[in-house]
Amino acid sequence: MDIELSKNEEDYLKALFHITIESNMGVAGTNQLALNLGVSPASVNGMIKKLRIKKLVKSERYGKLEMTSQGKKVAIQLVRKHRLWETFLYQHLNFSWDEVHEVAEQLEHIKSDKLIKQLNSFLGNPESDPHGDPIPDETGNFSKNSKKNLAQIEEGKSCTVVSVKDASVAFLQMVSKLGIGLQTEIRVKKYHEFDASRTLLIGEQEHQVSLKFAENVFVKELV
Amino acid sequence: MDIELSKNEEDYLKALFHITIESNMGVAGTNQLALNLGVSPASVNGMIKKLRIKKLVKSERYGKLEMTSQGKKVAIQLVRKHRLWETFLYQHLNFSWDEVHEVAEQLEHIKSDKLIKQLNSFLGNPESDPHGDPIPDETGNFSKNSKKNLAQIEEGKSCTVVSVKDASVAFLQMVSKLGIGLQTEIRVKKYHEFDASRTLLIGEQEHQVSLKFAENVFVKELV
DNA sequence: ATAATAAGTTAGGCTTGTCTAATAAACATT
DNA sequence: AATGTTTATTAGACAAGCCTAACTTATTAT
Repeated sequence: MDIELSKNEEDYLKALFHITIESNMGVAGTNQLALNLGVSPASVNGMIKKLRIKKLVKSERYGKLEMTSQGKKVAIQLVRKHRLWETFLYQHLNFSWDEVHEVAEQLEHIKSDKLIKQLNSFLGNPESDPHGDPIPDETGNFSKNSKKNLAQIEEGKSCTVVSVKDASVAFLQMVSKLGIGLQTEIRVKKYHEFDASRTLLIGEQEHQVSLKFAENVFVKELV
Repeated sequence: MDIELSKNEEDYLKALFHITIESNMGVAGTNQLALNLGVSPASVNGMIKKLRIKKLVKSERYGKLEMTSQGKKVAIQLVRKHRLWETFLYQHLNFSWDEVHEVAEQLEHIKSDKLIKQLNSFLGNPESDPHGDPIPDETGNFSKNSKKNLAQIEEGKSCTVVSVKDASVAFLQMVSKLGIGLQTEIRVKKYHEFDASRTLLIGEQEHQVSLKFAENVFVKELV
């Protein structure tokens, strides 16, 4: 069942997964993948050839890149490992939000089924990672995404900031002016029906922000 | 300060350290190292050349292999990482005594100072790993080895089995006949001065064993 | 329909780490 | 000291991944 894959083969599969499935449209080309991996198109080409032979990618010559279900399975397990490790680093080893990724990038390539199984139990079967992204279960099922934008948080509830939308300078300036950073805790104090704006409690300060602003801030709800 | 080392370079350094410092005599040759790593002498030669240039090995052509203090430092940090991970797997992820090594062998190559620092704190600054081998501290100091043989355990004290000496069939048969396995808990019930034999409590059973037998069973004392 | 551009592929090299086979130095033994 | 054996080194190949440069196929625009 388990195929022996090199770290690089795994990285290619994961990147392909992120481009095709997770992100936007269901297809990707040699160049996008190359760009994504910081590698030349020629290198991608060679690797795709290998992955095709291993039945993990099913595209044809000159066609768009597509993964087989086997390939997707492998990629999803990598995502699972990555996010479980991020959760561990964040919850138990005092890593901050933005430090977890780099180390998880290494840890996800450790090969041991038992390790992941036990890590998962140890963490109490978490459904999402510190960024609010969902952690697929052993069988590869993703639960509903718990990553929300600030506009989706109900009046009275609290949340922490996990990311902001790819943003204009103006937006980022506004963000920092309000004292919002990663992991900042925000309480939605009041929702104003009139213009869909919200009054937020950030630290000790209250600020009123527009719907548009709220939609560009991603948060993880606090339970 | 930190030099970029490949997984292989690290493996060579670690093996060299184990042969020269940890095990027996302070020197090793190309062949021993090759044997130890399951690799040809020619390969060792090439790698030693690289490590010499990086100032991690200081042997000269046709001389015995010797590490620089830098090299030792790197190797000791690898040992530290390995043993911390083993401890983690054993204590928190329900790995058994004999399963930890293989996975730790992978985990020790993860590059992150913070990870190790935090892992160490998380584990409560352990002094020895599940095999009873000492864990060097950040500065590379080994505390006294807590790995003892059964003959060194005082009357009345308890311990768990962590390994047995490279052994004859006769000895191993005796071991298993007494119901001794890895992690078996043993209580030294009585020491008999007359012939230096001991009465052990193994599970519910009492057994009397010779000094020679006791010296061949390695244990970790229970505190 | 044809020319221009974009995207994908191939060819040929470089690096790291491996191997086997051949050679050179060091050590042992007489 | 001469010889033989063991140990270390070199030379030449191979595989995995990477690169650049050149080429082919597909797409788009006139």
